[in-house]
Amino acid sequence: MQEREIRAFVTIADARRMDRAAQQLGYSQPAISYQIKCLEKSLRTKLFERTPEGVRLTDSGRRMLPTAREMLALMERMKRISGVGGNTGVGGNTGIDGVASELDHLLSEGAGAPSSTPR
Amino acid sequence: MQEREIRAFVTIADARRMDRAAQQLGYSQPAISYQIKCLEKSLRTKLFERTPEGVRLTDSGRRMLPTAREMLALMERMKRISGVGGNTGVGGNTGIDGVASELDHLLSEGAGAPSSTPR
DNA sequence: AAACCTTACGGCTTACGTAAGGATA
DNA sequence: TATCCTTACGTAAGCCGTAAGGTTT
Repeated sequence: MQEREIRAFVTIADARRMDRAAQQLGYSQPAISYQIKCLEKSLRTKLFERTPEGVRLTDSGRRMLPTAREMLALMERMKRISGVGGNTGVGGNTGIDGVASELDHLLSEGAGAPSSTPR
Repeated sequence: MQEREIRAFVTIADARRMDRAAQQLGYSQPAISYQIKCLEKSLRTKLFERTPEGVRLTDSGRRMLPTAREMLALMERMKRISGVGGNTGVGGNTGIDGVASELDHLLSEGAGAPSSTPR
């Protein structure tokens, strides 16, 4: 279970289309398909039903979505605590700092998107 | 950020030794060292201080540990909902409730630990 | 044909185990 | 020397983009 898979899951669920989610995340569409396939394999459950208009959550997928969202929030919190969220951090990071902001699920970026962000 | 890295983090923190944690998780000891190194890199923070007797949590590591435990709990819940985590959960186990840390590094199997399956 | 997902394939990257190295006591 | 972590290195597996294939409308 990996961060990018969870993020793909939630993004697809919101967009109801893989190609759009792929675009949002900066991946090719087959890459997103692959990520979901991996997640479905590791959970041994089908998360989406594929339709010609996009995808639709299965019953299992619908049950897991809230947990997936919580997971994303926790990961963001962890990054925020560590100081990763939003700071480029050129060098000399001692790791001892007083980061204690308590924002919530803003700012998904940081180390997420891989490359080629056409905007 | 990957499941195995979080699991390694928590297990090491509990064992206070990498070699023991590696044993518990079914990895070689360098593999665990590598996993933590990856997590530290992705968080841009040192999580442990290495000592000849084992390891000791840094300040950052100590701050992140509770969140890491919650993350593990969420992953276990997700597996449980999907039917991977030992419980088949046919009935109405919807699992929609607040975050609750439960047990941590019990039951790594299912799709997690490589066990004694080298390449 | 258009829209959207999946499969196939080649290539770069990651992850692991074994072996060797380094540091502390 | 004993203990425990890290580095080096070779190999297997993973991940992604491009290209080609399905399926429904």
